[in-house]
Amino acid sequence: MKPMKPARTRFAPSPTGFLHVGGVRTALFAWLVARQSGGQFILRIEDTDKIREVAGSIEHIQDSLKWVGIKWDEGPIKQSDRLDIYKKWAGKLVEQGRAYADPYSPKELQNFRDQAKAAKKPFLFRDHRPENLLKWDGSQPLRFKSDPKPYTWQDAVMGELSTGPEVIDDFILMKSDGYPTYNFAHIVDDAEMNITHVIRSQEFVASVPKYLNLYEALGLTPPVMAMLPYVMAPGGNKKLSKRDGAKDILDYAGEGYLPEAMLNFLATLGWNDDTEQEIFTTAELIKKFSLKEIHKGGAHFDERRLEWMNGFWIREKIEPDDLFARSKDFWPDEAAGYDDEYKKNVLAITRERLKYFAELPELTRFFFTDLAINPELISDHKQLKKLLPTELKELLEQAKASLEQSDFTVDDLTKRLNDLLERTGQKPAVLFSLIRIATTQAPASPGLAGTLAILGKDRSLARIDEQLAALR
RNA sequence: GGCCCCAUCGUCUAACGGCUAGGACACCAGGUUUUCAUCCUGGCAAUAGGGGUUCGAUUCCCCUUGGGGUCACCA
Repeated sequence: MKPMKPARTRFAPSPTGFLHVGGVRTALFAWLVARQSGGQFILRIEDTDKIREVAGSIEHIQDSLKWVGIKWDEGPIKQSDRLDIYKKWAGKLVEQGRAYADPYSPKELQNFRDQAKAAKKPFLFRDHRPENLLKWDGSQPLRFKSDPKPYTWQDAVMGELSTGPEVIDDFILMKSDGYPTYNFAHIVDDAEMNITHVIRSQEFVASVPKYLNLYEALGLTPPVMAMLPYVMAPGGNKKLSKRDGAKDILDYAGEGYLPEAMLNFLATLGWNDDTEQEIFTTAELIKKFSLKEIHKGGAHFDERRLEWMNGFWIREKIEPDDLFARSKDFWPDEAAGYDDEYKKNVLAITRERLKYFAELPELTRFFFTDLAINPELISDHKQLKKLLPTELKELLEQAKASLEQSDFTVDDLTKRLNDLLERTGQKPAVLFSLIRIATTQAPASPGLAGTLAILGKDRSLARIDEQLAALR
C-alpha cells in the first residue's frame, strides 16, 4: 500500500431539492478519498442563491447521506453564514486592483449576450478600459479583473487538460444582493477549509481556467482537481437530471433498497479497479477506490442492474438476523400479529426471490391472512385444467389424508409429498401445483414443503378443506 | 458558432501493443420433483469510420463522424 496523505474533501450541494443517484455518487467518491487517506469529509451547503433555495432541502440532503452511510466530519457549513468572509476576500481583490464594480446594467449585458449569440461567438466580458474599472461600493456586482492566459493543468480523473487565454473573462465575484457567486465562494471556502481535493461533476471543466486565474490573483495554490463524468439518464445521452424523472435517493430507501448495495452500484458506475470484480463491500471500496481509475466518459444509470445487485446483496451478503431487522417496516399489515420467529422463517424462505423489501407484501401475504378461494388458479393452470373436479378432489383428499399424519417438519413433509407422488402416479406439476394452490391461493410461492412447514398443520389442512369445498 | 472533453455488446465494464475481444446486467433456450425465484448450462450481442506507426493495433498518432459540456448577478 502506498502511503497517503490525509485528504480533506467536501461535498457541496446547493439546497435546491433532493439528491439523486448522480449527486450521491459525487458525494461517495469524495467521501471515499477522505476515508481511505484517513482525512476528513466536509459537508458544505452552497446556499448563495436565495431564489432557488427550497425549504427543507438541507435536512433532506443530510438524511440522504445518512441513509447511504456517508458520514461527514465537519458541517453542514452554510455559505450564507459566511458572508463577511467573502466580503473580506473581495475587499482584498479590490485593494489590489483585481476587482471592480460592473459598469453595465443587466439590460446592457443581455444585449451584449444577444449580440454574441447572433454573431455565433462566445460571450466574453473583459473590457479593461479605465472608464470601465469602477469603484465598488458593495451595492453593485463585483467583477474579477482577469489576466487572460493559456493554462495546462492536471486533472486527477481527466488527465492533462489545456486551454487558450480566450476562455477567461471577468466573471462576477459578488452579486448585487451581497451574496458571492459560486465561482468566488467555493474558491474562498476551499482555501479556508484547507480542501485538498475538489471532486465535482464534469460540467465545471470549462470554468477551471477562470478558477486558476483567480487562484493566482489570490496567491493560492489550487487543490487537486477531479472532474467526474456524468451519470447519464437511461435511454439517452443526457446527464441524469430531476427533470428527466431522476428519483430522490430516499425513494430507494422507501422501496427497501440496501444502502450497501446502493453504494456498491454507484461506485461501479464509472469506476472499477481494473479487475472483473463487481461486488464490493463499503470497506473494500474505501480500500480499493482510486480517482485515477474513474472513466472519462459518462455511464448510464440502469435501474435493472441496481435491482439485480440489491437482490444479490439480500440473498448473499447480509446475515439473516440483520436482514430481518432491516425488513421491519415492509411487512404486510396482516403480519402485525405474528411474532418475529414466524416472520424470520417467512423471510428466510422468501429472500431468494426478493429484490427489494417493498416486494415483501405481495410475496408473503398468504403466510399471514385468511384466503379467498381463487378458482382461476386452477381453471387457468396448464395441467390442472385438464382434470375433472372429481379427479382434483380425489387427489386433494389423498394429500389431506397423508398430511394429517405428518408432524409438519420439512423432512417429513418432503418424504410424504414424494410418497404421494408415487402412490398417485401423478406428475409433480399436477399434484404439487394442486396442493400449492390450495394452501396459498397465490400464483407463485416458495417451495411446497417449506411453505407448508411455516404455515403449520392446522392452517394447511384448513385451507385444503376450503379448497375441497370449493371444488364441488 | 468558439473553446474543451468523450467513444468496447442494448447497459455496466475487462483486455503490459500479442490467444477465437473476457465478465456482469438484461434478453432467449434448456436443466434442477410444481409455480415464481434461486442455481447450473448454452445462446444472442461490441472495438463508430478512414488513414497512418508497427511483424502485430481495442490499445499509440492524425482526420472524419457521432455524442456531451460550457459560453448567467445558477450552482
